Amino acid sequence: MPKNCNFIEKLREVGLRPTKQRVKMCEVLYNREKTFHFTINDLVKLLSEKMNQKISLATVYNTVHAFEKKGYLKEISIDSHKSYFDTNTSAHHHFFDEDTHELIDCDESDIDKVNIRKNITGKKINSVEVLVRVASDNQTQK
Amino acid sequence: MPKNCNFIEKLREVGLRPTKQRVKMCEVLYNREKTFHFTINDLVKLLSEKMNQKISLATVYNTVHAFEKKGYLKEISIDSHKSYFDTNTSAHHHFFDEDTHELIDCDESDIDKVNIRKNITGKKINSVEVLVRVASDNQTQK
DNA sequence: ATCTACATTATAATAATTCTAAACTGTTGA
DNA sequence: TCAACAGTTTAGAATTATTATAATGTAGAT
Ligand SMILES: [Mn+2]
Ligand SMILES: [Mn+2]
Ligand SMILES: [Zn+2]
Ligand SMILES: [Zn+2]
Repeated sequence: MPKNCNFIEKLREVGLRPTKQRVKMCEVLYNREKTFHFTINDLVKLLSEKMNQKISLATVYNTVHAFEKKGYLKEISIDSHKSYFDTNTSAHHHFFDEDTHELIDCDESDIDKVNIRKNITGKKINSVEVLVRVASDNQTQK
Repeated sequence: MPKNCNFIEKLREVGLRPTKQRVKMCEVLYNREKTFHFTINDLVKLLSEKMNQKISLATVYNTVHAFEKKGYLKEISIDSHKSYFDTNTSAHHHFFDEDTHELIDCDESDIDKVNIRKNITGKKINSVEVLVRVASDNQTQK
Protein backbone atom coordinates (compact mmCIF):
# COMPACT_ATOMS: atom_id res chain seq x y z
CA MET A 1 0.00 0.00 0.00
CA PRO A 2 2.66 2.58 0.90
CA LYS A 3 4.73 1.55 -2.12
CA ASN A 4 1.94 2.71 -4.42
CA CYS A 5 2.75 6.32 -3.63
CA ASN A 6 5.81 5.94 -5.82
CA PHE A 7 3.66 4.83 -8.70
CA ILE A 8 1.14 7.58 -8.17
CA GLU A 9 3.94 10.12 -8.38
CA LYS A 10 5.53 8.34 -11.29
CA LEU A 11 2.28 8.38 -13.23
CA ARG A 12 1.69 12.03 -12.43
CA GLU A 13 5.15 12.99 -13.64
CA VAL A 14 4.42 11.36 -16.94
CA GLY A 15 1.10 13.09 -17.27
CA LEU A 16 -1.06 10.04 -16.71
CA ARG A 17 -3.76 10.04 -14.11
CA PRO A 18 -3.07 7.61 -11.27
CA THR A 19 -6.24 5.59 -11.58
CA LYS A 20 -6.51 2.34 -9.68
CA GLN A 21 -6.08 0.31 -12.88
CA ARG A 22 -2.86 2.10 -13.73
CA VAL A 23 -1.49 1.83 -10.23
CA LYS A 24 -2.15 -1.91 -10.17
CA MET A 25 -0.52 -2.19 -13.57
CA CYS A 26 2.54 -0.38 -12.25
CA GLU A 27 2.69 -2.74 -9.32
CA VAL A 28 2.70 -5.74 -11.63
CA LEU A 29 5.25 -4.19 -13.96
CA TYR A 30 7.69 -2.50 -11.63
CA ASN A 31 7.35 -4.09 -8.18
CA ARG A 32 9.96 -6.72 -8.99
CA GLU A 33 13.64 -7.35 -8.66
CA LYS A 34 14.42 -8.23 -12.22
CA THR A 35 13.47 -7.09 -15.69
CA PHE A 36 10.00 -8.24 -16.65
CA HIS A 37 9.28 -9.54 -20.15
CA PHE A 38 5.64 -10.08 -21.00
CA THR A 39 2.92 -10.21 -23.58
CA ILE A 40 -0.31 -8.24 -23.28
CA ASN A 41 -2.06 -11.46 -22.37
CA ASP A 42 0.43 -12.26 -19.62
CA LEU A 43 -0.27 -8.87 -18.15
CA VAL A 44 -4.05 -9.13 -18.34
CA LYS A 45 -3.91 -12.53 -16.63
CA LEU A 46 -1.62 -11.32 -13.87
CA LEU A 47 -3.86 -8.33 -13.24
CA SER A 48 -7.09 -10.27 -13.09
CA GLU A 49 -5.88 -13.49 -11.46
CA LYS A 50 -3.09 -12.41 -9.10
CA MET A 51 -4.12 -8.82 -8.42
CA ASN A 52 -7.87 -9.24 -8.56
CA GLN A 53 -8.07 -6.14 -10.70
CA LYS A 54 -10.80 -6.40 -13.29
CA ILE A 55 -9.57 -4.46 -16.27
CA SER A 56 -10.54 -4.34 -19.89
CA LEU A 57 -8.24 -5.51 -22.62
CA ALA A 58 -8.48 -2.12 -24.33
CA THR A 59 -7.20 -0.36 -21.22
CA VAL A 60 -4.24 -2.69 -21.01
CA TYR A 61 -3.36 -2.06 -24.66
CA ASN A 62 -3.83 1.68 -24.31
CA THR A 63 -1.82 1.97 -21.14
CA VAL A 64 1.00 -0.28 -22.27
CA HIS A 65 1.36 1.80 -25.41
CA ALA A 66 1.19 5.00 -23.37
CA PHE A 67 4.02 3.69 -21.20
CA GLU A 68 5.93 2.66 -24.31
CA LYS A 69 5.62 6.14 -25.80
CA LYS A 70 6.82 7.67 -22.54
CA GLY A 71 9.82 5.36 -22.49
CA TYR A 72 8.66 3.24 -19.56
CA LEU A 73 8.33 0.10 -21.66
CA LYS A 74 10.01 -1.21 -24.75
CA GLU A 75 8.58 -3.51 -27.39
CA ILE A 76 10.78 -6.48 -28.29
CA SER A 77 10.63 -8.37 -31.58
CA ILE A 78 11.43 -11.97 -30.89
CA ASP A 79 8.48 -13.74 -32.42
CA SER A 80 6.62 -12.26 -35.35
CA HIS A 81 3.41 -13.70 -34.05
CA LYS A 82 3.32 -11.95 -30.71
CA SER A 83 4.34 -8.65 -29.14
CA TYR A 84 6.68 -8.88 -26.19
CA PHE A 85 7.28 -5.93 -23.94
CA ASP A 86 10.20 -5.29 -21.64
CA THR A 87 10.53 -3.16 -18.52
CA ASN A 88 14.20 -2.71 -19.38
CA THR A 89 14.02 0.08 -21.93
CA SER A 90 17.70 0.39 -22.72
CA ALA A 91 19.28 -1.25 -25.77
CA HIS A 92 20.37 -4.62 -24.47
CA HIS A 93 20.91 -8.21 -25.45
CA HIS A 94 18.72 -11.24 -24.82
CA PHE A 95 18.77 -14.95 -24.47
CA PHE A 96 15.61 -16.52 -25.82
CA ASP A 97 14.79 -19.97 -24.51
CA GLU A 98 13.16 -21.79 -27.38
CA ASP A 99 11.86 -24.51 -25.07
CA THR A 100 9.95 -22.26 -22.70
CA HIS A 101 9.62 -19.17 -24.92
CA GLU A 102 11.17 -17.19 -22.10
CA LEU A 103 13.18 -14.02 -22.70
CA ILE A 104 16.13 -13.36 -20.43
CA ASP A 105 18.26 -10.22 -20.30
CA CYS A 106 21.98 -10.61 -20.80
CA ASP A 107 24.19 -9.07 -18.19
CA GLU A 108 26.60 -6.44 -19.44
CA SER A 109 29.41 -8.90 -18.86
CA ASP A 110 27.80 -11.81 -20.69
CA ILE A 111 28.51 -10.50 -24.18
CA ASP A 112 31.48 -8.48 -25.39
CA LYS A 113 30.83 -5.18 -27.13
CA VAL A 114 29.77 -5.90 -30.70
CA ASN A 115 32.15 -4.42 -33.23
CA ILE A 116 30.45 -3.07 -36.36
CA ARG A 117 33.10 -2.61 -39.06
CA LYS A 118 30.97 -1.14 -41.80
CA ASN A 119 27.68 0.70 -41.77
CA ILE A 120 25.19 1.65 -44.46
CA THR A 121 26.28 4.87 -46.15
CA GLY A 122 24.44 7.95 -44.95
CA LYS A 123 22.86 6.18 -42.03
CA LYS A 124 23.60 6.37 -38.34
CA ILE A 125 23.37 3.44 -35.97
CA ASN A 126 20.48 3.70 -33.52
CA SER A 127 20.99 0.43 -31.68
CA VAL A 128 22.85 -2.84 -31.79
CA GLU A 129 21.15 -5.77 -30.17
CA VAL A 130 22.07 -9.42 -30.00
CA LEU A 131 19.61 -12.27 -29.74
CA VAL A 132 21.01 -15.59 -28.55
CA ARG A 133 18.60 -18.46 -29.10
CA VAL A 134 19.17 -21.31 -26.69
CA ALA A 135 17.52 -24.67 -26.11
CA SER A 136 17.80 -27.68 -23.88
CA ASP A 137 21.18 -29.36 -24.10
CA ASN A 138 20.19 -32.93 -23.39
CA GLN A 139 17.54 -33.23 -26.03
CA THR A 140 17.61 -35.32 -29.18
CA GLN A 141 17.13 -32.60 -31.73
CA LYS A 142 18.88 -33.24 -34.99
CA MET B 1 11.80 -20.77 -69.50
CA PRO B 2 14.89 -23.01 -69.40
CA LYS B 3 15.79 -21.72 -65.94
CA ASN B 4 12.54 -23.06 -64.59
CA CYS B 5 13.82 -26.62 -64.98
CA ASN B 6 16.03 -25.95 -61.98
CA PHE B 7 13.02 -24.99 -59.93
CA ILE B 8 10.98 -27.94 -61.12
CA GLU B 9 13.75 -30.24 -60.00
CA LYS B 10 14.27 -28.33 -56.82
CA LEU B 11 10.60 -28.62 -55.96
CA ARG B 12 10.55 -32.33 -56.81
CA GLU B 13 13.54 -33.01 -54.59
CA VAL B 14 11.75 -31.44 -51.71
CA GLY B 15 8.59 -33.41 -52.34
CA LEU B 16 6.49 -30.54 -53.62
CA ARG B 17 4.68 -30.77 -56.91
CA PRO B 18 6.01 -28.31 -59.46
CA THR B 19 2.77 -26.54 -60.19
CA LYS B 20 2.88 -23.33 -62.20
CA GLN B 21 2.14 -21.27 -59.10
CA ARG B 22 5.06 -22.78 -57.21
CA VAL B 23 7.43 -22.43 -60.14
CA LYS B 24 6.55 -18.74 -60.50
CA MET B 25 7.01 -18.31 -56.81
CA CYS B 26 10.47 -19.89 -57.05
CA GLU B 27 11.34 -17.52 -59.86
CA VAL B 28 10.40 -14.52 -57.76
CA LEU B 29 12.20 -15.84 -54.70
CA TYR B 30 15.36 -17.34 -56.12
CA ASN B 31 15.99 -15.78 -59.54
CA ARG B 32 18.00 -12.94 -58.05
CA GLU B 33 21.55 -12.00 -57.23
CA LYS B 34 21.10 -11.01 -53.62
CA THR B 35 19.22 -12.21 -50.61
CA PHE B 36 15.54 -11.36 -50.79
CA HIS B 37 13.68 -10.12 -47.72
CA PHE B 38 9.93 -9.89 -48.05
CA THR B 39 6.53 -9.96 -46.45
CA ILE B 40 3.73 -12.19 -47.68
CA ASN B 41 2.09 -9.13 -49.20
CA ASP B 42 5.26 -8.13 -51.06
CA LEU B 43 5.32 -11.59 -52.57
CA VAL B 44 1.66 -11.65 -53.58
CA LYS B 45 2.07 -8.26 -55.25
CA LEU B 46 5.19 -9.29 -57.14
CA LEU B 47 3.49 -12.46 -58.33
CA SER B 48 0.34 -10.79 -59.54
CA GLU B 49 1.77 -7.51 -60.84
CA LYS B 50 5.23 -8.38 -62.15
CA MET B 51 4.74 -12.03 -63.02
CA ASN B 52 1.10 -11.93 -64.06
CA GLN B 53 0.48 -15.01 -61.98
CA LYS B 54 -2.93 -14.97 -60.38
CA ILE B 55 -2.56 -16.76 -57.10
CA SER B 56 -4.61 -16.89 -53.95
CA LEU B 57 -3.36 -15.52 -50.68
CA ALA B 58 -3.89 -18.90 -49.02
CA THR B 59 -1.60 -20.59 -51.51
CA VAL B 60 1.14 -18.06 -50.88
CA TYR B 61 0.89 -18.56 -47.13
CA ASN B 62 0.82 -22.34 -47.49
CA THR B 63 3.73 -22.49 -49.88
CA VAL B 64 5.89 -20.02 -48.00
CA HIS B 65 5.42 -22.05 -44.85
CA ALA B 66 6.13 -25.28 -46.73
CA PHE B 67 9.39 -23.74 -47.96
CA GLU B 68 10.14 -22.55 -44.45
CA LYS B 69 9.65 -26.04 -43.04
CA LYS B 70 11.92 -27.48 -45.73
CA GLY B 71 14.61 -24.94 -44.91
CA TYR B 72 14.28 -22.92 -48.11
CA LEU B 73 13.09 -19.80 -46.32
CA LYS B 74 13.61 -18.36 -42.88
CA GLU B 75 11.26 -16.19 -40.88
CA ILE B 76 12.83 -13.05 -39.42
CA SER B 77 11.52 -11.20 -36.37
CA ILE B 78 12.16 -7.54 -36.84
CA ASP B 79 8.73 -6.06 -36.33
CA SER B 80 6.20 -7.73 -34.08
CA HIS B 81 3.44 -6.54 -36.34
CA LYS B 82 4.51 -8.25 -39.55
CA SER B 83 6.27 -11.41 -40.66
CA TYR B 84 9.37 -10.98 -42.74
CA PHE B 85 10.91 -13.88 -44.63
CA ASP B 86 14.43 -14.27 -45.90
CA THR B 87 15.89 -16.38 -48.71
CA ASN B 88 19.13 -16.49 -46.74
CA THR B 89 18.40 -19.31 -44.31
CA SER B 90 21.67 -19.30 -42.43
CA ALA B 91 22.11 -17.54 -39.08
CA HIS B 92 23.26 -14.06 -40.07
CA HIS B 93 23.16 -10.44 -39.03
CA HIS B 94 21.01 -7.61 -40.36
CA PHE B 95 20.82 -3.92 -40.74
CA PHE B 96 17.27 -2.64 -40.46
CA ASP B 97 16.61 0.72 -42.04
CA GLU B 98 14.01 2.35 -39.82
CA ASP B 99 13.25 4.98 -42.48
CA THR B 100 12.38 2.59 -45.29
CA HIS B 101 11.66 -0.54 -43.22
CA GLU B 102 14.16 -2.35 -45.38
CA LEU B 103 16.17 -5.33 -44.14
CA ILE B 104 19.73 -5.70 -45.38
CA ASP B 105 22.07 -8.64 -44.78
CA CYS B 106 25.40 -7.91 -43.18
CA ASP B 107 28.44 -9.22 -44.94
CA GLU B 108 30.59 -11.61 -42.94
CA SER B 109 33.20 -8.90 -42.69
CA ASP B 110 30.82 -6.16 -41.50
CA ILE B 111 30.53 -7.44 -37.94
CA ASP B 112 33.17 -9.18 -35.85
CA LYS B 113 32.31 -12.54 -34.34
CA VAL B 114 30.14 -11.98 -31.27
CA ASN B 115 31.75 -13.27 -28.11
CA ILE B 116 29.32 -14.84 -25.65
CA ARG B 117 31.01 -15.10 -22.29
CA LYS B 118 28.31 -16.80 -20.28
CA ASN B 119 25.37 -18.92 -21.31
CA ILE B 120 22.26 -20.15 -19.51
CA THR B 121 23.08 -23.29 -17.50
CA GLY B 122 21.98 -26.49 -19.19
CA LYS B 123 21.22 -24.82 -22.50
CA LYS B 124 23.08 -24.89 -25.75
CA ILE B 125 23.32 -21.96 -28.13
CA ASN B 126 21.36 -22.44 -31.33
CA SER B 127 22.12 -19.12 -32.96
CA VAL B 128 23.55 -15.69 -32.32
CA GLU B 129 22.16 -12.91 -34.44
CA VAL B 130 22.75 -9.18 -34.36
CA LEU B 131 20.24 -6.57 -35.41
CA VAL B 132 21.61 -3.11 -36.17
CA ARG B 133 18.90 -0.50 -36.44
CA VAL B 134 19.93 2.44 -38.59
CA ALA B 135 18.26 5.64 -39.71
CA SER B 136 18.94 8.70 -41.79
CA ASP B 137 21.92 10.67 -40.56
CA ASN B 138 20.84 14.16 -41.55
CA GLN B 139 17.50 14.12 -39.79
CA THR B 140 16.44 16.15 -36.79
CA GLN B 141 15.51 13.37 -34.45
CA LYS B 142 16.17 14.04 -30.81
C1' DA C 1 -20.89 18.93 -3.96
C1' DT C 2 -20.27 19.93 -8.61
C1' DC C 3 -17.84 20.20 -12.78
C1' DT C 4 -14.93 18.71 -16.39
C1' DA C 5 -11.34 16.60 -18.71
C1' DC C 6 -9.58 12.40 -19.12
C1' DA C 7 -9.96 7.28 -18.48
C1' DT C 8 -12.38 2.93 -18.68
C1' DT C 9 -15.25 -0.10 -20.73
C1' DA C 10 -17.90 -3.13 -23.88
C1' DT C 11 -18.24 -3.67 -28.25
C1' DA C 12 -17.36 -2.99 -33.16
C1' DA C 13 -13.95 -2.66 -36.70
C1' DT C 14 -9.73 -3.91 -38.85
C1' DA C 15 -5.76 -6.62 -40.18
C1' DA C 16 -2.97 -10.66 -40.40
C1' DT C 17 -3.20 -15.33 -40.60
C1' DT C 18 -5.26 -19.91 -40.83
C1' DC C 19 -8.99 -23.10 -41.89
C1' DT C 20 -12.39 -25.38 -44.88
C1' DA C 21 -14.32 -27.72 -48.37
C1' DA C 22 -15.22 -27.75 -53.14
C1' DA C 23 -13.06 -27.51 -57.64
C1' DC C 24 -8.91 -28.33 -60.15
C1' DT C 25 -4.56 -30.46 -61.95
C1' DG C 26 -0.05 -33.12 -62.13
C1' DT C 27 1.19 -37.77 -62.07
C1' DT C 28 0.76 -42.61 -62.47
C1' DG C 29 -0.13 -46.84 -64.45
C1' DA C 30 -3.73 -49.48 -67.04
C1' DT D 1 -3.52 -42.15 -74.10
C1' DC D 2 -6.42 -41.26 -70.48
C1' DA D 3 -9.05 -42.20 -66.41
C1' DA D 4 -8.29 -42.18 -61.48
C1' DC D 5 -6.24 -40.49 -57.49
C1' DA D 6 -3.74 -37.72 -54.52
C1' DG D 7 -2.13 -33.48 -53.80
C1' DT D 8 -3.08 -28.44 -54.81
C1' DT D 9 -5.49 -24.20 -55.45
C1' DT D 10 -9.05 -21.37 -54.46
C1' DA D 11 -12.69 -18.22 -52.45
C1' DG D 12 -14.45 -17.28 -48.65
C1' DA D 13 -15.28 -18.14 -43.70
C1' DA D 14 -13.13 -18.37 -39.19
C1' DT D 15 -9.80 -17.05 -35.89
C1' DT D 16 -6.67 -14.15 -33.48
C1' DA D 17 -4.33 -9.95 -32.28
C1' DT D 18 -4.89 -5.31 -32.24
C1' DT D 19 -7.12 -0.76 -32.64
C1' DA D 20 -11.13 2.42 -32.88
C1' DT D 21 -15.53 4.12 -31.08
C1' DA D 22 -18.60 6.12 -28.20
C1' DA D 23 -21.16 5.83 -24.00
C1' DT D 24 -20.27 5.81 -19.13
C1' DG D 25 -17.42 6.55 -15.10
C1' DT D 26 -14.15 8.98 -12.13
C1' DA D 27 -9.98 11.81 -10.33
C1' DG D 28 -8.90 16.19 -9.23
C1' DA D 29 -9.95 21.06 -9.11
C1' DT D 30 -13.01 24.67 -7.44
MN1 LIG E 1 2.74 -2.63 -30.86
MN1 LIG F 1 4.78 -17.71 -39.38
ZN1 LIG G 1 15.02 -7.34 -21.92
ZN1 LIG H 1 18.75 -11.80 -44.21
